[in-house]
Amino acid sequence: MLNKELDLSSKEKILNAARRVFIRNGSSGARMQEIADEAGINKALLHYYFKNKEGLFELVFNDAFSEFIPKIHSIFSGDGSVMEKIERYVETHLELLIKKPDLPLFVLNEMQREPERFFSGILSKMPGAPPFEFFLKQIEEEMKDGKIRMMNPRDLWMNVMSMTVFPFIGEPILKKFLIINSEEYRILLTKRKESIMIFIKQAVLLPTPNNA
Amino acid sequence: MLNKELDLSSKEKILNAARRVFIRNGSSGARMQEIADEAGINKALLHYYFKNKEGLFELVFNDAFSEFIPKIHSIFSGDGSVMEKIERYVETHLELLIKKPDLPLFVLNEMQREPERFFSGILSKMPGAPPFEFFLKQIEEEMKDGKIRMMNPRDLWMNVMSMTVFPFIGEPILKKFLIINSEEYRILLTKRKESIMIFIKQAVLLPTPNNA
DNA sequence: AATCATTTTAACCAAGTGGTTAAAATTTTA
DNA sequence: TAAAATTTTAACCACTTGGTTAAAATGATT
Repeated sequence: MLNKELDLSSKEKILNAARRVFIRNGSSGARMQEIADEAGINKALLHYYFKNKEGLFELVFNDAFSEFIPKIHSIFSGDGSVMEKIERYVETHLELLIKKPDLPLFVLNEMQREPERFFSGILSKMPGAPPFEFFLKQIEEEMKDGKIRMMNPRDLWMNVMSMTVFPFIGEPILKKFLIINSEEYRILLTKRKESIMIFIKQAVLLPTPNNA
Repeated sequence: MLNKELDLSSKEKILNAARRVFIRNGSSGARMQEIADEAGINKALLHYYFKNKEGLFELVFNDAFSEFIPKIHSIFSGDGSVMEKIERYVETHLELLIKKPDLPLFVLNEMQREPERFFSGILSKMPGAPPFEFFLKQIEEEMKDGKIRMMNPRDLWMNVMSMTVFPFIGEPILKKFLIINSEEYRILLTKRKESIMIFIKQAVLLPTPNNA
């Protein structure tokens, strides 16, 4: 248990501990005893509040999206140009990832292990129809209008999401390749938004024609 | 056991089965019985050839790099411009990933879980000193020479690796976002090399000054 | 036919797993 | 202080885990 959690309710302490242990060891590797230890309580109390490991996992897993999904939805169904939406996405996701850097590996793991569970959970949290189709069409239109370079819109999104998320998954190998320590890596991540946006704009933005 | 493995030796059948099961379930989730079943043999024979789960895992894990590491090393320590090296890296890595799409999630998982094991294994396979420092300096020089745009060389590499690897890790979420099925996703991946290279060149390549 | 390596069968073990329970102890609330 | 909610202790269970073993069966080599 972390010091700052001393005054939390046992329920919250358990949930926080469970998240850490699940992320650290995966769903199979996580031990109920370890969660109890990490929460600073005992195994009996664990079952006093939560019925079993599966249920606990479900809560932790869905909680990972409770903050993220609504924000994403509002960004892509709202107003704004393609580049503005991309910028707001990169900013929003990076902010979350810097706070919880262990999340994506954990999520992508369980997502690949049991995709159906994920999508039944994630879709129920969506306030309406997914706004991705609308966004893909918006990209195509801006291409026709000559605002951004012609390319497969799906490749564009792949690149955006890859550059945003991967640094939080591949930290060990990237640190090795870039020959930097954890502190330097952290600094790199804080400057990541600007770096990504410049890269993307350079790659896809066309100069606005001068109609003056 | 897969049909085409019928005539392999038991040792090989076990190793192949172990790789699949380890990738599917993670190191904790993998069961010796499941490996035996998948290999089409029994648990006793498993211990006849391999001493324990840990040893089996070590073999499978290190095997994942035996093909990759030497190629990477030769690319980045060899001749060629920055862009040529990037192109050869993207090509090489994509080729491997398309053959073994489950590998990166598995590897990055265990890498984050036990980084020291990974690097003690990976470094021993390196034919010499890692060529990454040389490559980073080469990037800086080409920037000074005005061949490629000024930016943090580490951000450049982060972007290259992210765009190459992430699509194989985030397939479930990307398929959802891009509103395509597995078949369409596979096709997207086969065209990925060109897409990535155009994107990168557009982002960082400066026009060669005409000295004629 | 005899020898050797390979493979199977079918047990077994100690240790750990998730899960449960009853009772007592403690803290909070009324 | 009495009642209620929370937490601990300590035991227990059925089941699965990785790992081992002895014996028989099978196959290949000579």
